[in-house]
Amino acid sequence: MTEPENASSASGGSELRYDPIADEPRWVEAWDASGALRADPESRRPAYSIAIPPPNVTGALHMGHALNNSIQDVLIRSHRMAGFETLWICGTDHAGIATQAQVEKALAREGLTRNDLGREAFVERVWAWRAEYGGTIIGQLRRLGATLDFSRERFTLDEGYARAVQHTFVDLYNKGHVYRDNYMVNWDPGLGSAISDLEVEDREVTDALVQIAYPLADGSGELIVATVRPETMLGDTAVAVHPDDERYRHLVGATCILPLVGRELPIVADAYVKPEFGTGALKITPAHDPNDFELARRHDLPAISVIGEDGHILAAMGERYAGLSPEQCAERIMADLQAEGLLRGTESYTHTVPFSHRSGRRVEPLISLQWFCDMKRLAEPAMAAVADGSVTFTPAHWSGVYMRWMQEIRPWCLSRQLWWGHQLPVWYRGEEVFVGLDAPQGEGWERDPDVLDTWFSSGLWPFATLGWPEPTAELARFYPTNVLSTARDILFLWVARMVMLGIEYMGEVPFADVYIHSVIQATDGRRMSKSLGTGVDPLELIDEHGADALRFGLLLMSSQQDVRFSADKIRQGRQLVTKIWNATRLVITRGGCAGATTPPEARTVADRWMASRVTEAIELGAELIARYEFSRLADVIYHLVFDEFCDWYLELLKRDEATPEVAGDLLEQILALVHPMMPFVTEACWEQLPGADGLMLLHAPPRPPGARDAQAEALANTLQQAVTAVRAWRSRHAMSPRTGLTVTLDGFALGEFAPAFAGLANVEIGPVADDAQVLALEAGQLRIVAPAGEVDTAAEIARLRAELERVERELTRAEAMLVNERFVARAPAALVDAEREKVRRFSGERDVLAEQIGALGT
RNA sequence: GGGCAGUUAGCUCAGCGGGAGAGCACUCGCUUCACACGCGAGGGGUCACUGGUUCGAUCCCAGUACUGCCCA
Repeated sequence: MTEPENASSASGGSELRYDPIADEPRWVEAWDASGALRADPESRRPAYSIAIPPPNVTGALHMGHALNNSIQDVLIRSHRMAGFETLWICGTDHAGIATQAQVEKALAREGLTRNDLGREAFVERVWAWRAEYGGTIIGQLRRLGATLDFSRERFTLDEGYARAVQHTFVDLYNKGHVYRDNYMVNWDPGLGSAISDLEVEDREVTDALVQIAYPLADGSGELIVATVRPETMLGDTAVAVHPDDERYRHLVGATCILPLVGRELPIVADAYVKPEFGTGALKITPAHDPNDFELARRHDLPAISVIGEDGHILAAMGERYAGLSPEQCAERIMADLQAEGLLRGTESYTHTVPFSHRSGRRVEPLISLQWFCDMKRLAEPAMAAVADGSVTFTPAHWSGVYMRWMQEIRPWCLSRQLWWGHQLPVWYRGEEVFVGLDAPQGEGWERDPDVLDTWFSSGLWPFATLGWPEPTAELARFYPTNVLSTARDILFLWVARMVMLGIEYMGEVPFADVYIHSVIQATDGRRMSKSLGTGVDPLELIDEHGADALRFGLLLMSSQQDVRFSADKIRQGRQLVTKIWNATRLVITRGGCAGATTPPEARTVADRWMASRVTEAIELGAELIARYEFSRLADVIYHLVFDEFCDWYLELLKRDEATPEVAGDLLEQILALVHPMMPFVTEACWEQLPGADGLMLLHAPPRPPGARDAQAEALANTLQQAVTAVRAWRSRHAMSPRTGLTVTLDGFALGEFAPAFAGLANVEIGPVADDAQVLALEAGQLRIVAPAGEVDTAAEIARLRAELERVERELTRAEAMLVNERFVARAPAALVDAEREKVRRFSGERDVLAEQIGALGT
C-alpha cells in the first residue's frame, strides 16, 4: 500500500477551495496502488460483490452510467470500509450490432464494405478497433472514482467467456430448449439481420387503407378486403372473416380468386378478425404478418414469401414485380388493380408499425429459418425466485413488471446475421445438423455463419466473469452477487435473463437485490437525446465541478422515479466539497487531530451535542444505504455538515466552547461517513488532518463518536432558539450584527451553553429595566435592551401583530378540535392531550403578545 | 387498446392520516480572524380537479383531466 507523498499545491492546506481537477487523478492512482480494489478469494472476511452492468465497448460515459456507477461505488466503498471482502466485477460488453456498425462506418469512409474484407479480416479489424478504443469507458469510470476490480476486467468475447457462451448454447440445445425453426421474425432490412422483439419499437404511422375486390370463384360476386400493404397480396393464401359475421357466414368454406395472380383462396372463419375493421374481410398473408402467421397455423394454410431478406420483392413473384422495393411494388400493384377495375376505395388510416431500434428502418416481418430458445421452462423458476423473495426489487413495484413479462414470455430469437459476436457452435452437412463445442469430424461440414444475440452472452455475466464453467475460487466465493443496480430499460433484456440463466446454471439466483435507479431525463422531461442536443456530458461536469460534486449531485437528484437533470444539484455538491474542505482547515487550525481520545469529563456540552448528532447521522446513514435511499443519504450528509457541524459546532469551537481533540474525532467520523459518496475530497481532507493514518479508502467505517444525548440536544435546541431570536430581532430593527445588546433570560434553561449564547448572539447577559422589549419563545422569554435610537418600534409592532394573528389561528383550530365531541371520543388520548396542551401554550403566548403590543403602542 | 407511474413554493424534487419541507431562484443585511462555491434574517403553497371513507385527508378509495413510461 502506498500513500501519495505530498499534497499538490492545489490541495495544500492554505487554499480556500479544493481543486478537484488538479487533485483527483492522484487519488485514482493511490487507490489502485493500494491493492484494495483487487478482491482476494482466500480472505476470511465476508464477501460482498456486485457485477457492473457491462457498458458497451463502443460507449462513452453518459449520465445513466455516471449515476449507476456512483450508486455501486457507494455500496462497494461502504462495504469495503465495513470489513467485507468486496469484489466489483469490471468489464465491457462486445455489443454486436453497435460495434459492428461503428467499424462498418469507419470502413465506409475508406469506401469499403465488410464484404470487401471478408469475414476473417473484418473481425480482425473489429478487434483492432476494440484494442484502440475499447478502454475508453473504463478510463472514464476511473475518473468518476469507481473502485472496480480493474485487475479482473472481463470482455464478453474473451476466450474463457466465449467458451462459457458456447457451452451454454450447446447445453440448452441438448436439453431441448434451443431449436431451429422457420418462424416469423422481425427482419431489419437496414441491418440485414433478424432482431428480437425487445429491439423493436412501435411507432404511429398514417398509411392508405385500400379496399380491393377479390372475385368469388363461382362468379357469384366479390369479396372486398381492406389492407395497408397491397404489395403483400402476392403472398395471400386465404381470406378470413369473423365466424359470427352475418354478412359473410354463407361464404365460409367457399373460395375466391386472388387478383393479378389468379390463385384460388379459401375463405375461412376466425375470431381474430374484427368485423368492424375495414370491410370485415381480411386478406391473409402468413409470410409477412405475425397475426396472419398465427392464423395460418390454426387453419393449416401455406405461407408464400413475397419479400426477401434484402427487403425487395422475390424473383418467384414474377418479372413484373421481382426486385422492386415494397413501396414501388405497392404502387405498381395499385395501378394494375386500377386497370382491372378492382380498386374499391382508399382512406387514410393511422396505426402502429414496428421499427428497428437498431437501424431505425421499418421492420419487415418475414419467415426465416432461425435459432430460437424456448423460454417457458426457464421462466418458471425465475418467477418463483421473485415470488418467494429470493430476489427483491427496489422500488418494489418493478417485481410486478417483471412478473407480467415473464408470464407472457415468448420464444427468443437467438441468431443474428452479423459477423461480430459469438458464432453459433452449429455445423451443417446437407440435412445433417451438428451442435457441439468443437467442430464435427468428417468432411463437408459447414459452420452456421450467424452469431448469437449479444444479450445471450450478457445473461451469463454474473458467473461467466468469475470463470464459470470452471469451478474457480472466485465463483465459490463471490457468487451469488449481492445486488444488481441498473436502469429499468434493460429489465427484460438483461435482468430477467440473468435470473433465468443464473438459476439454470448455478442453481442459485445471481443476486439477492435488484435496485432500479432513476432515469435522469433532460430538462424538458424527456430522455436525453444526442440528436436533439438535450444530452449533458458527465465528463464535462467532472471537468467543471469535480467528480465528487457530480456523484453527490446525481445521487441527490435521484429518486424512486424518473427525474429531470438539475445542474443546481451538482453545484450543491460542489459547495459541499468546498465546505468540507474549509471545515477541515478550521479544525486543523484549532488543533484538531485524528485518533485523539478525550476523556468524557473533558467534553463540553457542545462536544456531547455534536457527537450525538454525528452518531445519529451515522446510524441513519447505514440504514439508508441498506435501503438504497441514496437521495436521503445525500440530504442527511448535507444538513449534518452545513446546518449542524459548520453553522453551530464549529462556531462554538471558535469560541472555545468545544474541545479541539473532539472536533478532530468528529471530523474524522464525518469524513468516513461522507467518503463513499465523495471519495476524493474526503481523502484530501483526511490526508491533511494531523494523525491521519493511511487512506480513507481503507478507513474503518464511521464510528459513532458518542452516545445519543437527549439532554445535550435539548440544550442545543434552546441555545439555537435564543440566538436565532436575537438575530431576527436585530434584523427586524435593521440593526448591525455588531450592535451590542443587553439581554435577560427568563425561564431559559441554557445550562453550560450560557456563555455560548452571549458569544453567538453578541449580547451581554444582565439585568434590564422594566420597559425592555420582550420576546416570547417556546423555551422562555427574552428581555432585550438596545442602545437608544436603534429600535424600530413600528417594525416590531407589525411583526408582533402578524405573530398574534398566527397564534390566534392556531388557538382557534385547537379549540375547535376539542369542542368536537367525536374527536375527543375517538382520537388517540395522547393526541387529545396534545391539543389541550396547545390551547394552554397558545393562550399564554397570545396574552404575552397582546401585552407587548399594548406596551409598544403607548 | 391494456398496464404502470406521476401531478406539492417561480424551477427541480422530498414528505405522506393529526400544526406544509429541501436545494436553487427571489428580498433584506453582513469584507464576523475556515469558507462570498460564504454567514445571518425573510417573503413565497385552496399539496391538479370532483366525489367518497374518517372525529380528522396533501396523504387512503373511486372517478376526471393532463404528463411520462412499458406492453400489444
